[in-house]
Amino acid sequence: MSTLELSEQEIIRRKSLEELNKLGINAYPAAEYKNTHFSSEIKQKFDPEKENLQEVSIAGRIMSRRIMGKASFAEIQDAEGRIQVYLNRDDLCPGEDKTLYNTVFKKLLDIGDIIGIKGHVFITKVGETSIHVKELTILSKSLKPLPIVKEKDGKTYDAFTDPEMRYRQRYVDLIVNPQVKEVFEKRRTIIKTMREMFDDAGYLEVETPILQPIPGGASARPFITHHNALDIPLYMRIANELYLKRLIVGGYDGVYEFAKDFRNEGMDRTHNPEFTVMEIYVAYKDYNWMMEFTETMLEKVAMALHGHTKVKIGDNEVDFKAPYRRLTMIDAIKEHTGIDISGMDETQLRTVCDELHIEIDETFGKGKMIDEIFGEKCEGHMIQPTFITDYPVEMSPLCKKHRDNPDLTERFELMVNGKELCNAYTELNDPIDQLDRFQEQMKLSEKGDDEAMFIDMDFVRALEYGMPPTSGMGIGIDRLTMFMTGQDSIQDVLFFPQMRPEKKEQVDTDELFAELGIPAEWIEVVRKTGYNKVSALKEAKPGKLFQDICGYNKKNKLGLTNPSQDDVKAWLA
RNA sequence: GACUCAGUAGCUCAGCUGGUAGAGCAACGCCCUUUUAAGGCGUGGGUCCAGGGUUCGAAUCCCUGCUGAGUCACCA
Repeated sequence: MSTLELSEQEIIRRKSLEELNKLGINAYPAAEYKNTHFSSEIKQKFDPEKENLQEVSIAGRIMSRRIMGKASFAEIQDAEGRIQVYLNRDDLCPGEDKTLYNTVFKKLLDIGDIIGIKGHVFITKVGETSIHVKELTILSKSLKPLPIVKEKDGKTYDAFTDPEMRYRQRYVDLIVNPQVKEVFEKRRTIIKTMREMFDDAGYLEVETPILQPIPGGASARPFITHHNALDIPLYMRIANELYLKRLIVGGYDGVYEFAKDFRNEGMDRTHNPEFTVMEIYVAYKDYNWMMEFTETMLEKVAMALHGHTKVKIGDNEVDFKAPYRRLTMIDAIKEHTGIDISGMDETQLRTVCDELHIEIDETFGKGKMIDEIFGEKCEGHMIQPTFITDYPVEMSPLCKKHRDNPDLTERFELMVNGKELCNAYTELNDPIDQLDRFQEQMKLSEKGDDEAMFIDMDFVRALEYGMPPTSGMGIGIDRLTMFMTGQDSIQDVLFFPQMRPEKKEQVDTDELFAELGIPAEWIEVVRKTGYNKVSALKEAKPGKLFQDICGYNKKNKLGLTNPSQDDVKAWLA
């Protein structure tokens, strides 16, 4: 990498690295560093009266330095937090040679470097538990300066907030913003709590195909790829439902999977093209049982995270304490619009949509219109956890018809803070009905609905062997994490949210520029004035190039002898 | 996909109705042996996102593009 492409501070750090090497110090040593403690442990356990912790070593990143001549303080950040260390020239360098303190620590180390230290714990005059350093080992030199975030009395100064940089360079975000780590630790607690509950119930955690020949189990546009050896298209799964139900056919009474699903659709605050869903299927149960199971699960998760069931989401306080309100979709619509749509036909529903100013088009069937009314008029009002039950049959092709009403299905969604969190069915296990429903989907597809489901004949065949009555439930883990941790963007609960790739401008090599006859010392200047590619240079006007580079030379006081205008013309010839 | 806002030093941000680019932190040099947003004195650091246009003169005004965020549309 050429120096002109680096910032001043990066050049200085590279020079420091060279200086370290000259002193015989390997800034990237291979050996294990034995740390005896973590920062938080030391802060908790140290007791000055007991005089414990007199031999500790920790390893971590230098996050701040306060140098006062012969003594210095620094903060070291390890996996569990930060602790202050105290360095004293004569304690760190007891002999004549003070290089380690004067040169290595004061001059050649920087914020961001990873070091190991050994020493004893004490409390400073101002009352901060600190480590008095006797040995210092460089474990990794940092060549790029970190953003500097300072804090006093809980107030943060110069916070690293640019969303683009936080998501693209999550590693920096994690180093500098400790709250970010907490969110991901909570995410893990959520998953762990659920997994423990399922395991205790004796359900089997399974893995099913991500590459599927038929993308089934949901209505969504899939990503498509190609398998070379088989020469067939394969789809990234949009759901794993049909595979999990095949396993119920196979004789497992309970199966679940934490699954990455992929949908080739828009991205926004609540949608990422790849996302995590937990789906669980339990034999011999129905959706009433599943509602109880779901509310128990969420209550447990909230307790595990917070020790209570009340969670602040934006301006709302949501209480995850079971049981949750249960409301049929038709009653929900009645409650929020005053209109009773039960028994209405397609024409009547169209009139209702018009009255409510809900936009629809001809391809909409009854089910989709009802869903549209619900989505527009009701969904947003469901702040406290509410089970919405009994969806129209047209929009739930994998769900068993309602035991009391063939126009409805035994389906529920759990609404929280105005958003869908869970989706669950009494599963359709009648193979003849299932094939009919798939064929209905085909008709929708022909009508122009590009999200209608594909027919999966192997799944129908599995049902023909007989699937026990079963209830299944899916829950969006990203969304759950958002709710439970109070984040309002999915990007804040994914380590690496999808971003448009960074475009790095192509830069031609020195050799290609040299071929034009440009002297080596001028190549960087030519690049710096905006001509990164030889092809771009060829189109430049010689007069402008001449002015640009001579001007740059003068402005930056490079002290180069300017070429003649004829020289410059010759380069471009 | 549409609209709105934003992009200036390593980071956070000023920069008015066009007139030589600023601050704090970070960096560099010097001073300082219990500081903590350490302090004091001094110094350096910029393709003002990119490309066009208007103008004697553009970070600033206009157009196009790129990237991000928000709202909507689409979508669970």
